[in-house]
Amino acid sequence: MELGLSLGEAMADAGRELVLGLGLGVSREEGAAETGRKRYREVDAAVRGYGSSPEPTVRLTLLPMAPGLGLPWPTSESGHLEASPRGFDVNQAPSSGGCAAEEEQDDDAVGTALSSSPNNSVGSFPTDFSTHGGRGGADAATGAGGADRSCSRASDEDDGGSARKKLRLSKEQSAFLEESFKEHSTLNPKQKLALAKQLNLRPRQVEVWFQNRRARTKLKQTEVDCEHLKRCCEALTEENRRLQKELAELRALKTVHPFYMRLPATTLSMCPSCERVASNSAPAPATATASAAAAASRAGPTRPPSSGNAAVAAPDHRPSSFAALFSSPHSFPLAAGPQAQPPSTGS
DNA sequence: TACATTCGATTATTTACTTCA
DNA sequence: GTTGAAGTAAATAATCGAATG
Repeated sequence: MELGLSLGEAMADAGRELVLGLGLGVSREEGAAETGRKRYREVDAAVRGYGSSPEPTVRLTLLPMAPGLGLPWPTSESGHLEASPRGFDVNQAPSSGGCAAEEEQDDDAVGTALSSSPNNSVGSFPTDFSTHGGRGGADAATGAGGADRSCSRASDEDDGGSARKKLRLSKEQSAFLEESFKEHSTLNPKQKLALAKQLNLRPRQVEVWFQNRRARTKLKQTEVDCEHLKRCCEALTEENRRLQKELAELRALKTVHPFYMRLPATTLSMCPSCERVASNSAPAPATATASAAAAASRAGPTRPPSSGNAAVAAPDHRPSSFAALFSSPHSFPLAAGPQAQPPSTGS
Protein backbone atom coordinates (compact mmCIF):
# COMPACT_ATOMS: atom_id res chain seq x y z
CA MET A 1 0.00 0.00 0.00
CA GLU A 2 1.15 3.51 0.64
CA LEU A 3 2.80 2.94 3.92
CA GLY A 4 6.07 4.40 2.83
CA LEU A 5 4.52 7.58 1.64
CA SER A 6 2.35 7.90 4.67
CA LEU A 7 5.24 7.35 6.99
CA GLY A 8 7.04 10.05 5.19
CA GLU A 9 4.18 12.35 5.85
CA ALA A 10 4.18 11.33 9.44
CA MET A 11 7.83 12.06 9.70
CA ALA A 12 7.32 15.39 8.10
CA ASP A 13 4.64 16.11 10.60
CA ALA A 14 6.85 14.92 13.35
CA GLY A 15 9.55 17.19 12.09
CA ARG A 16 7.24 20.08 12.41
CA GLU A 17 6.19 18.89 15.76
CA LEU A 18 9.76 18.97 16.82
CA VAL A 19 9.70 22.69 16.72
CA LEU A 20 6.46 22.64 18.58
CA GLY A 21 7.83 20.13 20.99
CA LEU A 22 10.83 22.23 21.71
CA GLY A 23 8.71 25.17 22.43
CA LEU A 24 6.43 23.18 24.58
CA GLY A 25 9.31 21.74 26.45
CA VAL A 26 10.60 25.09 27.42
CA SER A 27 7.25 26.59 28.10
CA ARG A 28 6.34 23.64 30.21
CA GLU A 29 9.28 24.24 32.38
CA GLU A 30 8.54 27.89 32.51
CA GLY A 31 4.97 27.15 33.28
CA ALA A 32 5.90 25.15 36.30
CA ALA A 33 5.92 26.85 39.62
CA GLU A 34 9.34 28.21 39.35
CA THR A 35 11.54 30.10 41.61
CA GLY A 36 14.84 31.76 41.22
CA ARG A 37 16.66 28.53 40.84
CA LYS A 38 14.59 27.68 37.81
CA ARG A 39 16.17 30.51 35.95
CA TYR A 40 19.00 28.30 34.94
CA ARG A 41 16.76 26.44 32.56
CA GLU A 42 15.71 29.63 30.89
CA VAL A 43 19.25 30.67 30.48
CA ASP A 44 20.12 27.25 29.25
CA ALA A 45 17.37 27.30 26.70
CA ALA A 46 18.41 30.69 25.51
CA VAL A 47 22.03 29.73 25.32
CA ARG A 48 21.37 26.65 23.33
CA GLY A 49 18.84 28.26 21.11
CA TYR A 50 16.09 25.76 21.44
CA GLY A 51 12.70 26.79 22.51
CA SER A 52 10.73 29.08 20.36
CA SER A 53 9.87 31.45 23.10
CA PRO A 54 11.91 34.60 22.96
CA GLU A 55 11.40 35.12 26.63
CA PRO A 56 14.44 33.29 27.84
CA THR A 57 16.61 35.31 25.53
CA VAL A 58 15.26 38.44 27.05
CA ARG A 59 15.77 37.19 30.52
CA LEU A 60 19.26 36.20 29.71
CA THR A 61 20.43 39.76 29.93
CA LEU A 62 20.21 39.78 33.64
CA LEU A 63 23.01 42.16 34.09
CA PRO A 64 23.74 45.47 32.48
CA MET A 65 26.17 45.32 29.69
CA ALA A 66 29.56 46.51 30.59
CA PRO A 67 30.85 48.75 27.84
CA GLY A 68 33.49 47.26 25.70
CA LEU A 69 33.24 43.83 27.17
CA GLY A 70 30.46 42.26 25.29
CA LEU A 71 29.64 40.50 28.47
CA PRO A 72 26.94 41.36 30.91
CA TRP A 73 28.51 42.70 33.98
CA PRO A 74 27.11 44.66 36.79
CA THR A 75 28.48 48.05 37.46
CA SER A 76 27.76 48.50 41.07
CA GLU A 77 27.68 51.80 42.74
CA SER A 78 30.54 50.67 44.85
CA GLY A 79 32.60 50.08 41.79
CA HIS A 80 33.41 46.55 42.70
CA LEU A 81 32.07 45.08 39.57
CA GLU A 82 32.99 47.71 37.12
CA ALA A 83 34.22 46.28 33.90
CA SER A 84 37.82 45.50 33.97
CA PRO A 85 39.72 48.27 32.23
CA ARG A 86 41.67 45.73 30.32
CA GLY A 87 38.49 44.04 29.31
CA PHE A 88 37.95 40.37 29.43
CA ASP A 89 38.85 38.06 26.66
CA VAL A 90 38.95 34.41 27.50
CA ASN A 91 40.93 33.87 24.36
CA GLN A 92 43.75 35.81 25.81
CA ALA A 93 45.61 35.02 28.92
CA PRO A 94 45.74 37.99 31.20
CA SER A 95 48.91 39.91 30.74
CA SER A 96 48.87 41.45 34.16
CA GLY A 97 50.34 39.52 36.98
CA GLY A 98 52.49 37.48 34.66
CA CYS A 99 51.65 34.34 36.51
CA ALA A 100 49.61 32.59 33.89
CA ALA A 101 52.42 30.28 33.02
CA GLU A 102 53.01 29.54 36.63
CA GLU A 103 49.35 28.79 37.16
CA GLU A 104 49.40 26.48 34.22
CA GLN A 105 52.26 24.68 35.79
CA ASP A 106 50.49 24.11 39.02
CA ASP A 107 46.75 24.47 39.15
CA ASP A 108 46.03 23.72 42.70
CA ALA A 109 49.07 25.34 44.09
CA VAL A 110 48.18 28.60 42.47
CA GLY A 111 44.56 28.18 43.31
CA THR A 112 45.44 27.69 46.87
CA ALA A 113 47.68 30.67 46.75
CA LEU A 114 44.93 32.71 45.22
CA SER A 115 42.40 31.63 47.67
CA SER A 116 44.36 31.34 50.79
CA SER A 117 45.66 34.84 50.61
CA PRO A 118 42.71 37.14 50.39
CA ASN A 119 44.96 40.10 49.96
CA ASN A 120 46.75 38.51 47.15
CA SER A 121 44.62 38.95 44.10
CA VAL A 122 41.30 39.92 45.48
CA GLY A 123 42.48 43.33 46.34
CA SER A 124 43.79 44.05 42.90
CA PHE A 125 41.08 42.18 41.15
CA PRO A 126 38.60 44.53 39.65
CA THR A 127 35.67 42.34 40.46
CA ASP A 128 35.07 41.49 44.04
CA PHE A 129 32.60 38.68 43.80
CA SER A 130 32.48 38.13 47.48
CA THR A 131 30.27 41.10 48.05
CA HIS A 132 27.77 40.32 45.36
CA GLY A 133 26.63 36.85 46.12
CA GLY A 134 22.90 36.60 45.95
CA ARG A 135 22.94 34.54 49.08
CA GLY A 136 25.71 36.47 50.56
CA GLY A 137 24.40 36.44 54.06
CA ALA A 138 25.76 33.05 54.89
CA ASP A 139 28.89 33.72 52.95
CA ALA A 140 29.64 36.89 54.75
CA ALA A 141 29.44 35.01 57.95
CA THR A 142 31.47 32.12 56.68
CA GLY A 143 34.94 33.46 56.63
CA ALA A 144 36.69 35.76 58.97
CA GLY A 145 37.47 39.08 57.44
CA GLY A 146 34.80 38.67 54.76
CA ALA A 147 36.34 35.74 52.96
CA ASP A 148 34.41 35.10 49.82
CA ARG A 149 33.04 31.87 48.43
CA SER A 150 36.05 30.97 46.47
CA CYS A 151 38.24 31.66 49.41
CA SER A 152 36.10 29.42 51.55
CA ARG A 153 36.99 26.62 49.20
CA ALA A 154 40.61 27.15 50.02
CA SER A 155 39.96 26.11 53.55
CA ASP A 156 39.63 22.51 52.43
CA GLU A 157 43.19 21.83 53.18
CA ASP A 158 42.89 23.74 56.40
CA ASP A 159 39.94 21.67 57.48
CA GLY A 160 42.01 18.59 57.32
CA GLY A 161 40.53 17.56 54.00
CA SER A 162 38.02 15.20 55.52
CA ALA A 163 34.84 17.00 54.54
CA ARG A 164 34.24 18.07 51.00
CA LYS A 165 33.42 21.70 51.10
CA LYS A 166 31.31 22.93 48.27
CA LEU A 167 31.20 26.54 47.43
CA ARG A 168 28.33 28.13 45.66
CA LEU A 169 29.39 30.39 42.87
CA SER A 170 27.94 33.80 43.06
CA LYS A 171 25.37 34.89 40.54
CA GLU A 172 27.91 37.13 38.91
CA GLN A 173 30.42 34.37 38.64
CA SER A 174 27.85 32.04 37.20
CA ALA A 175 26.66 34.66 34.77
CA PHE A 176 30.18 35.31 33.65
CA LEU A 177 30.82 31.64 33.19
CA GLU A 178 27.59 31.30 31.28
CA GLU A 179 28.60 34.04 28.93
CA SER A 180 31.94 32.41 28.44
CA PHE A 181 30.25 29.10 27.83
CA LYS A 182 28.19 30.65 25.11
CA GLU A 183 31.38 31.62 23.38
CA HIS A 184 33.28 28.43 24.03
CA SER A 185 31.81 25.27 25.38
CA THR A 186 35.33 24.07 25.99
CA LEU A 187 38.31 25.96 27.22
CA ASN A 188 41.91 25.78 26.32
CA PRO A 189 44.35 26.14 29.19
CA LYS A 190 44.88 29.82 28.60
CA GLN A 191 41.20 30.54 28.52
CA LYS A 192 40.74 28.55 31.65
CA LEU A 193 43.45 30.43 33.42
CA ALA A 194 42.12 33.74 32.26
CA LEU A 195 38.66 32.93 33.45
CA ALA A 196 39.92 31.64 36.75
CA LYS A 197 41.93 34.75 37.29
CA GLN A 198 39.09 36.99 36.28
CA LEU A 199 36.64 35.24 38.57
CA ASN A 200 39.08 34.63 41.37
CA LEU A 201 38.54 30.93 41.15
CA ARG A 202 40.93 28.10 40.83
CA PRO A 203 41.46 26.90 37.29
CA ARG A 204 40.28 23.53 38.41
CA GLN A 205 37.00 25.07 39.51
CA VAL A 206 36.53 26.68 36.14
CA GLU A 207 37.33 23.42 34.49
CA VAL A 208 34.84 21.56 36.64
CA TRP A 209 32.21 24.16 36.02
CA PHE A 210 32.58 23.75 32.28
CA GLN A 211 32.50 20.00 32.61
CA ASN A 212 29.30 20.13 34.57
CA ARG A 213 27.88 22.71 32.25
CA ARG A 214 28.53 20.53 29.25
CA ALA A 215 26.95 17.62 31.03
CA ARG A 216 23.89 19.65 31.81
CA THR A 217 23.62 20.81 28.24
CA LYS A 218 23.85 17.29 27.03
CA LEU A 219 21.27 16.16 29.49
CA LYS A 220 18.88 18.83 28.36
CA GLN A 221 19.46 17.89 24.77
CA THR A 222 18.80 14.28 25.60
CA GLU A 223 15.54 15.22 27.22
CA VAL A 224 14.54 17.21 24.16
CA ASP A 225 15.51 14.38 21.86
CA CYS A 226 13.56 11.96 23.98
CA GLU A 227 10.51 14.15 23.79
CA HIS A 228 10.92 14.42 20.05
CA LEU A 229 11.18 10.67 19.63
CA LYS A 230 8.17 10.23 21.80
CA ARG A 231 6.17 12.52 19.57
CA CYS A 232 7.45 10.77 16.50
CA CYS A 233 6.39 7.46 17.93
CA GLU A 234 2.94 8.77 18.71
CA ALA A 235 2.57 10.20 15.22
CA LEU A 236 3.70 6.98 13.62
CA THR A 237 1.39 4.94 15.79
CA GLU A 238 -1.51 7.10 14.84
CA GLU A 239 -0.58 6.91 11.18
CA ASN A 240 -0.24 3.18 11.39
CA ARG A 241 -3.60 2.89 13.00
CA ARG A 242 -5.15 4.98 10.28
CA LEU A 243 -3.52 2.94 7.57
CA GLN A 244 -4.64 -0.27 9.15
CA LYS A 245 -8.17 1.00 9.18
CA GLU A 246 -7.87 2.08 5.61
CA LEU A 247 -6.57 -1.29 4.64
CA ALA A 248 -9.46 -3.02 6.37
CA GLU A 249 -11.87 -0.81 4.52
CA LEU A 250 -10.24 -1.65 1.25
CA ARG A 251 -10.42 -5.33 1.97
CA ALA A 252 -14.05 -5.08 3.00
CA LEU A 253 -14.79 -3.15 -0.13
CA LYS A 254 -13.15 -5.77 -2.25
CA THR A 255 -15.07 -8.54 -0.54
CA VAL A 256 -18.49 -6.93 -0.66
CA HIS A 257 -18.27 -5.35 -4.10
CA PRO A 258 -15.84 -7.31 -6.20
CA PHE A 259 -17.64 -6.24 -9.34
CA TYR A 260 -16.27 -2.75 -8.88
CA MET A 261 -13.14 -4.01 -10.40
CA ARG A 262 -14.89 -4.61 -13.65
CA LEU A 263 -16.66 -1.31 -13.92
CA PRO A 264 -15.44 1.40 -16.20
CA ALA A 265 -13.55 4.12 -14.51
CA THR A 266 -16.08 6.78 -15.32
CA THR A 267 -18.91 4.73 -13.89
CA LEU A 268 -18.05 4.55 -10.24
CA SER A 269 -15.15 5.33 -8.04
CA MET A 270 -14.97 5.37 -4.33
CA CYS A 271 -12.48 6.61 -1.90
CA PRO A 272 -12.54 4.16 0.99
CA SER A 273 -11.06 6.68 3.32
CA CYS A 274 -13.89 9.14 2.90
CA GLU A 275 -16.47 6.55 1.88
CA ARG A 276 -18.00 8.72 -0.77
CA VAL A 277 -19.05 7.47 -4.12
CA ALA A 278 -18.71 9.80 -7.00
CA SER A 279 -21.62 10.18 -9.40
CA ASN A 280 -21.59 8.54 -12.73
CA SER A 281 -21.42 11.79 -14.58
CA ALA A 282 -18.34 12.96 -12.80
CA PRO A 283 -15.22 12.53 -14.88
CA ALA A 284 -12.43 10.61 -13.34
CA PRO A 285 -10.03 13.53 -12.79
CA ALA A 286 -12.71 15.50 -11.00
CA THR A 287 -13.45 12.50 -8.86
CA ALA A 288 -9.87 12.20 -7.98
CA THR A 289 -9.74 15.83 -7.07
CA ALA A 290 -12.84 15.54 -4.93
CA SER A 291 -11.44 12.52 -3.23
CA ALA A 292 -8.21 14.30 -2.67
CA ALA A 293 -9.97 17.26 -1.16
CA ALA A 294 -12.00 14.98 1.03
CA ALA A 295 -8.93 13.12 2.12
CA ALA A 296 -7.10 16.36 2.74
CA SER A 297 -9.94 17.71 4.81
CA ARG A 298 -10.09 14.42 6.61
CA ALA A 299 -6.45 14.69 7.43
CA GLY A 300 -7.46 17.76 9.32
CA PRO A 301 -5.34 19.70 11.80
CA THR A 302 -2.55 17.17 11.91
CA ARG A 303 -1.42 18.41 8.55
CA PRO A 304 -0.69 22.09 8.62
CA PRO A 305 -1.31 23.86 5.34
CA SER A 306 2.17 25.26 5.30
CA SER A 307 3.79 21.90 5.26
CA GLY A 308 5.46 22.24 1.92
CA ASN A 309 5.10 20.64 -1.44
CA ALA A 310 5.72 17.11 -0.36
CA ALA A 311 3.09 17.17 2.33
CA VAL A 312 0.67 18.92 0.02
CA ALA A 313 1.25 16.50 -2.77
CA ALA A 314 0.88 13.49 -0.57
CA PRO A 315 -2.87 13.79 0.11
CA ASP A 316 -3.38 14.22 -3.61
CA HIS A 317 -1.42 11.16 -4.24
CA ARG A 318 -3.46 8.73 -2.23
CA PRO A 319 -6.94 9.47 -3.58
CA SER A 320 -5.48 9.72 -7.03
CA SER A 321 -4.17 6.28 -6.47
CA PHE A 322 -7.60 5.15 -5.50
CA ALA A 323 -9.07 6.75 -8.56
CA ALA A 324 -6.46 5.13 -10.70
CA LEU A 325 -7.02 1.94 -8.85
CA PHE A 326 -10.67 1.84 -9.74
CA SER A 327 -10.22 3.38 -13.14
CA SER A 328 -8.03 0.61 -14.48
CA PRO A 329 -10.41 -2.30 -14.25
CA HIS A 330 -8.16 -5.08 -15.34
CA SER A 331 -4.67 -4.14 -14.66
CA PHE A 332 -4.46 -3.30 -10.96
CA PRO A 333 -3.89 -6.36 -8.79
CA LEU A 334 -6.02 -5.40 -5.86
CA ALA A 335 -6.53 -9.05 -5.11
CA ALA A 336 -2.90 -9.27 -4.24
CA GLY A 337 -3.75 -7.89 -0.82
CA PRO A 338 -1.98 -5.36 1.33
CA GLN A 339 1.38 -5.98 -0.21
CA ALA A 340 0.20 -4.80 -3.60
CA GLN A 341 1.72 -1.59 -4.79
CA PRO A 342 -0.52 1.02 -6.35
CA PRO A 343 0.38 2.09 -9.83
CA SER A 344 2.30 5.24 -10.16
CA THR A 345 0.09 8.22 -10.68
CA GLY A 346 2.48 9.58 -13.19
CA SER A 347 2.02 6.70 -15.62
C1' DT B 1 53.97 4.18 27.78
C1' DA B 2 52.98 8.44 30.06
C1' DC B 3 50.31 12.34 30.16
C1' DA B 4 46.56 15.61 29.64
C1' DT B 5 41.89 16.22 28.72
C1' DT B 6 37.15 15.04 28.42
C1' DC B 7 33.19 12.49 29.63
C1' DG B 8 29.84 9.82 32.27
C1' DA B 9 28.47 8.44 36.61
C1' DT B 10 28.23 9.44 41.14
C1' DT B 11 28.58 11.74 45.59
C1' DA B 12 28.06 15.48 48.69
C1' DT B 13 26.53 19.94 49.76
C1' DT B 14 23.50 23.89 49.50
C1' DT B 15 19.19 26.01 49.04
C1' DA B 16 14.33 26.65 48.45
C1' DC B 17 10.14 24.84 49.52
C1' DT B 18 6.66 22.15 52.16
C1' DT B 19 4.73 20.15 56.17
C1' DC B 20 3.52 20.10 60.78
C1' DA B 21 3.38 20.99 65.60
C1' DG C 1 -2.38 33.43 61.51
C1' DT C 2 2.61 33.11 62.64
C1' DT C 3 6.84 30.79 63.58
C1' DG C 4 10.45 27.59 63.59
C1' DA C 5 12.15 22.86 63.16
C1' DA C 6 12.24 18.81 60.23
C1' DG C 7 11.85 16.68 55.89
C1' DT C 8 12.27 16.75 50.87
C1' DA C 9 13.48 17.78 46.22
C1' DA C 10 16.24 20.12 43.03
C1' DA C 11 20.46 22.23 41.67
C1' DT C 12 25.15 21.89 41.32
C1' DA C 13 30.13 21.73 42.84
C1' DA C 14 33.31 18.20 43.26
C1' DT C 15 35.29 13.49 42.71
C1' DC C 16 36.47 9.23 40.40
C1' DG C 17 37.49 6.12 36.81
C1' DA C 18 37.47 5.11 31.90
C1' DA C 19 38.24 6.55 27.22
C1' DT C 20 40.77 9.10 23.95
C1' DG C 21 44.34 11.59 21.44
